[in-house]
Amino acid sequence: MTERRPGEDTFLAAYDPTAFPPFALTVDLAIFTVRDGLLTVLLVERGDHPFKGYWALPGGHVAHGRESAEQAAVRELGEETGLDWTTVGGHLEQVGTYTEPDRDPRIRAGLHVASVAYVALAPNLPLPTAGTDAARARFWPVEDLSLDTQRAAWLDRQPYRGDAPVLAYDHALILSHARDRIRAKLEYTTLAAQFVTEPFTLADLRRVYQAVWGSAPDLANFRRKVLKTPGFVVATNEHRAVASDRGGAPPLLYRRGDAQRIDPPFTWERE
Amino acid sequence: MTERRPGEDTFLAAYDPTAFPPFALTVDLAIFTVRDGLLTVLLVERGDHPFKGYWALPGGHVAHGRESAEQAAVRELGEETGLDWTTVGGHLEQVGTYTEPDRDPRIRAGLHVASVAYVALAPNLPLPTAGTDAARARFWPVEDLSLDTQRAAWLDRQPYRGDAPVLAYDHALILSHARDRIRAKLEYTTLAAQFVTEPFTLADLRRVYQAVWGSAPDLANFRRKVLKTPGFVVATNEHRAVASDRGGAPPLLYRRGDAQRIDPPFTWERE
DNA sequence: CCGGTTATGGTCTAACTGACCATAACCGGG
DNA sequence: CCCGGTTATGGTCAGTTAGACCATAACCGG
Repeated sequence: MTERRPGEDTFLAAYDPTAFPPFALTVDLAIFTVRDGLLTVLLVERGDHPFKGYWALPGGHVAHGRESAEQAAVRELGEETGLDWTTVGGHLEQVGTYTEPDRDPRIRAGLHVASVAYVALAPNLPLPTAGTDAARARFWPVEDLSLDTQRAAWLDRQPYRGDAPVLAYDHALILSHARDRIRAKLEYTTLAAQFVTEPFTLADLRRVYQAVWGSAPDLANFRRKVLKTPGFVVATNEHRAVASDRGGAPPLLYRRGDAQRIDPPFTWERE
Repeated sequence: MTERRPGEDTFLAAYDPTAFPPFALTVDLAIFTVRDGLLTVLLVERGDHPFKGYWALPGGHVAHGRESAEQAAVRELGEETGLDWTTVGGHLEQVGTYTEPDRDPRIRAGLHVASVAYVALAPNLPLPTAGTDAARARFWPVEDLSLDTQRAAWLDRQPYRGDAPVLAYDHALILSHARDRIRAKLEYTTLAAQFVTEPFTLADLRRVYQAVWGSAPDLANFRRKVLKTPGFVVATNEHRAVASDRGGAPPLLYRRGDAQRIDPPFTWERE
């Protein structure tokens, strides 16, 4: 998109880029992974103002004129997880953009901060080493954050409510949107396979639904649906050795297929 | 979100808002309506650089510190259509944010422009009077814009290809995403009812699917599904008078129900 | 009254879901 | 080496739904 249009060069030569008050553009990341059967999200503890001492979604500023928000998200993803996201091949998707003037207190210093939120997910991410600009980082089970009541907790002006963190900025809202997006997409896409390491069993895959939704379809019916959806999973010819304390028949192992959508979508009874 | 956090006041007093290079934040609107059985979108012809003489999605700058992108979208919607959107009650939804540095040529003058795209839809919008900052405005059938090949047309540096406009900026991309969003939502939400004026017939409602998708379910099966989805439509006890040149039985009239989702979703054969 | 047109309800079959069962395969322990 | 516990896997069966299609009713203008 770098081609000139007739008359644009003279226009640009006289253009004053300070004619509009400046915005700051940041990205925020909701990085999900499943650990011990629970949906967890990476949070970092802020070392600086604003919201010093609060936990927040990782993120940072978009480099002006040099990258898009998505490129910034990939860059931050690498900095926060220590992984090259392009080689990890995990899922990355824009959730939405948050622009309320008072969502960042720096509006009182004249800075209007807009943030583009992304959701990323990958299997078995390593425990993060402290990020470049974050004091601490860890994965929190999403259900422990009680996102629905964070607004009330916010008003207490305390960074914790009991053991659970009160998220900085509007990150509780962003995170609830990100989780809702993931939930919805499990129903009609093959996204669940992005949460498990290859090779995986169908029970592993079903546990993703259990973690994200709190319930999952009947195992036998789940298998039937997954196996008859072309390209959802591809069978290997190997079985996983069964752990000595588990018992049971050794399950067949699968890999991710190339299908993107489940049509018709998954439906099952949620309690 | 205006409460102070401990220590923030001293931080803000010393904060330099010019520490980061400035972005501009705009909104772009894809305003859809169905006219004569075709999905159409409102475009405006730009009167100024950049892209003077090109057709573009309506939009404008977010007022710094005084409004959110969504509020700016509602404001622009009023300016472009002459309607108070809060009273119209039409659907408005964020599609995504576009931040490629070179999506706006003003990057060459040092201005990085990020744009939040929204999709709006309403029935039977009046033909627009010329907007405040647009030379001309009209609804274009989306299929005439051949969005898939706009990229090639873009390189010709001409504002038209045949009779069809070549859209400014990355608006062809935005528009294709907006259309895809609408298409997808027709399947699992009751959004189609937002496209018809009340009261409407089930054939009217089916014509929305025909316009947006190019095909629609069998009429009898369509009726069965709509009527057994609780809250999709509510029947009145009146029938529409049949036009003198049409013939046929007078159809029963319906109004929008309060249901939001169609579960399980609509599916039908597309050619 | 008639042919054309639309609305509306119905039938029939194939496919799918949810619930559930049976068996096989593997474990460690008696 | 059999046994109960556990998991994997394939199957059954009834109820529901979608797709294709038909029949009839209701209205038009001629």
